[in-house]
Amino acid sequence: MATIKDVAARAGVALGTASRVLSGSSQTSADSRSRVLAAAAELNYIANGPARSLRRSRTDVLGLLVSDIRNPFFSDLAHAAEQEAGRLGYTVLLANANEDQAKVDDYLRIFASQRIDGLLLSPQGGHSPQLELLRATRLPLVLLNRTVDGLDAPIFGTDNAGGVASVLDWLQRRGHRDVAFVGGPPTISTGAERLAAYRAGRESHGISMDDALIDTGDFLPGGAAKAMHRILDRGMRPTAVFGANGPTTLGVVRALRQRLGADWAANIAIVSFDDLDWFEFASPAISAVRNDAATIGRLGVAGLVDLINGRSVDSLRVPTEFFDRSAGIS
Amino acid sequence: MATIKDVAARAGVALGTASRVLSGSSQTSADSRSRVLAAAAELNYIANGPARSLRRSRTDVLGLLVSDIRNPFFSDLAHAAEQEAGRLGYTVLLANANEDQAKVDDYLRIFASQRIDGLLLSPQGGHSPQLELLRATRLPLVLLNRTVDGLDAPIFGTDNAGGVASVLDWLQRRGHRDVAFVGGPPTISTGAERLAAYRAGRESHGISMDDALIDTGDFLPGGAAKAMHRILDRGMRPTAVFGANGPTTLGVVRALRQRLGADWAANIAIVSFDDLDWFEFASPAISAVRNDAATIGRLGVAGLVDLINGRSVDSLRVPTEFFDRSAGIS
DNA sequence: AAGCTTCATGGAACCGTTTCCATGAATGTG
DNA sequence: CACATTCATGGAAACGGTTCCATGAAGCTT
Repeated sequence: MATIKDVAARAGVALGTASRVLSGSSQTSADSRSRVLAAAAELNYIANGPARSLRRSRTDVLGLLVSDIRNPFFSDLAHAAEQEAGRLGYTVLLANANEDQAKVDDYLRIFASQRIDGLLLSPQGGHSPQLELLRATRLPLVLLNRTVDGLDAPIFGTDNAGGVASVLDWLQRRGHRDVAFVGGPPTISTGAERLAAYRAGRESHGISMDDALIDTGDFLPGGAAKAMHRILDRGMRPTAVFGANGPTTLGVVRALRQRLGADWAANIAIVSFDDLDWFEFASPAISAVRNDAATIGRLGVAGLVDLINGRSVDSLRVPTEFFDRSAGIS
Repeated sequence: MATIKDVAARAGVALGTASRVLSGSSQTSADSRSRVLAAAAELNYIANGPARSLRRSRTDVLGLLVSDIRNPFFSDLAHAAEQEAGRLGYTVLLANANEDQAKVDDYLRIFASQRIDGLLLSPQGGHSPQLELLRATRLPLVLLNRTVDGLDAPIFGTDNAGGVASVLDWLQRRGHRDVAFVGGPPTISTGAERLAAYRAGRESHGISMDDALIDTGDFLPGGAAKAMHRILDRGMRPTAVFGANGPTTLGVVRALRQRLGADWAANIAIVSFDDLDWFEFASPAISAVRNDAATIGRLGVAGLVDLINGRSVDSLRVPTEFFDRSAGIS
């Protein structure tokens, strides 16, 4: 592979001059500029990133650590983040912790070794030695959707309280009293916040305060289905179920089908935090809080780049939108 | 941040010795080993990746360029690839071309600059200067699911012909004659292969040869919906529709609902290449070819690492499995 | 025309590793 | 006991860029 030395030789200039032309940092004569550029094109010169990173002690790479890339919320988010990063001259190194704290640590180590310029993190909730190091290391950091106490970094996330409030309003309007809630792990802030908002709002919305109607899973279909089964096992017969994120609602629907047969839908309404492609097709259609992953990703990257450039950044809760797909009376 | 020089100083050994201990390449005395490791731990030493990459002229990074990360096929694939790569000591740099040839070129340049050790590529189909360079550059390369002619690299992908054959069999068993086919771009090999296999198999399976029943989109819901509309606009009234990938089937269902109302399903059966979470919930449930993204991702990475290590690698078509969800008579 | 400033350029230092080479201690052998 | 061999170690070169510093040519000023 051609090096900048080859380019300089072919252009008949000193190595330093070639570098100045190619990185555009300093003034160069029109003559040497054109000769260097020509030589670079002829040799298909592509600068050696590691060498450049070593010298400049920055990589123009951002780390993005998500909890579950197969969750559409995160794949949308990652997609938008990547777009925005590209626009701002950064590359995104995407890692998937798979809702597993050990993998978070592994990837934080890898990121540190790669010397990323900043990190977008959607944490699992728990503490860990690597997270402590993260604080010590002063790496520009933005949290996505989930907080972890002790880390004071700006967070870009969903307005969980607002989203839950819109669900509560909907449940009340539809006259549901016996509502089951299937949540996420209480260790994850999103799980805790949504559950707390739901608990706090039940009474004023005429919803049963019986905690036997509440259970939590792992924010994945498998764990959510088990939680739904436990609720039914306790003899509860809800008229509506609220799933606290997309994969959870999927698990809930699977469990209900398995338990009550294909006709379950006639008797039980579903409402979800996170909107999925197929909710419009369910019969009756499933209403949902739409969680704007793309905006969170975009703003998160923009905020992180601000941090890197020494500007101060404020946390932001992105508002949700409720999609009421119930027919007739609203 | 601590450097290996700091570690060596603290351990009271020469820089070279510290390096030998930490990279474990060469013999070192038990004494210096323990002192270096202790010093490294105390200083929270993490090796500078760029410096190491520069010197060793390898990065232990694999590039993975997918066409659309929001397509569950690719997010499953990416997930599995990442797992396998981690197991083999590599990190994956994931990029999303968003079904856009220009972005493919952008990312190939970024990958080249990052000096990745190998590339997993799911191409858009078209040719481009960057792809030519890719060939010249001799970068270890594995294609995922899609070929591009002129690039002779092992390909790990779905058995498209086999998958389509199982769909044709199903259509015949269910007695469908007027079947619509909504495909992907003919420029993408997956799109072309699936269409060709379908076309070739129609007659022997008793399916109408009328090409007005065939249209193609962009492998995204939007384009697929438009294609479905065009078929209906031509006055066709199929009893079954075959969507050529996951997002396509989503678009097809949307178009049918919009056009024929919520009751469309009573009259039209859907069958899909790629199985999606919600197909089991549709009524009637949607049958589908399951496309084993995880296996493709895992084998692709393993194959790429073999290539990097100079071993020869053969292409592989991963067999599909048909999920017949139709009730009653099969 | 002399002196001063501007500015492109060549040359060299430097970033943090790995690895080669030479050295010298320790061990083994005849 | 002399000599060969093994082996851990110190020191230095090298990877491919960027950037600092010194130099000298060219342009301005008075």
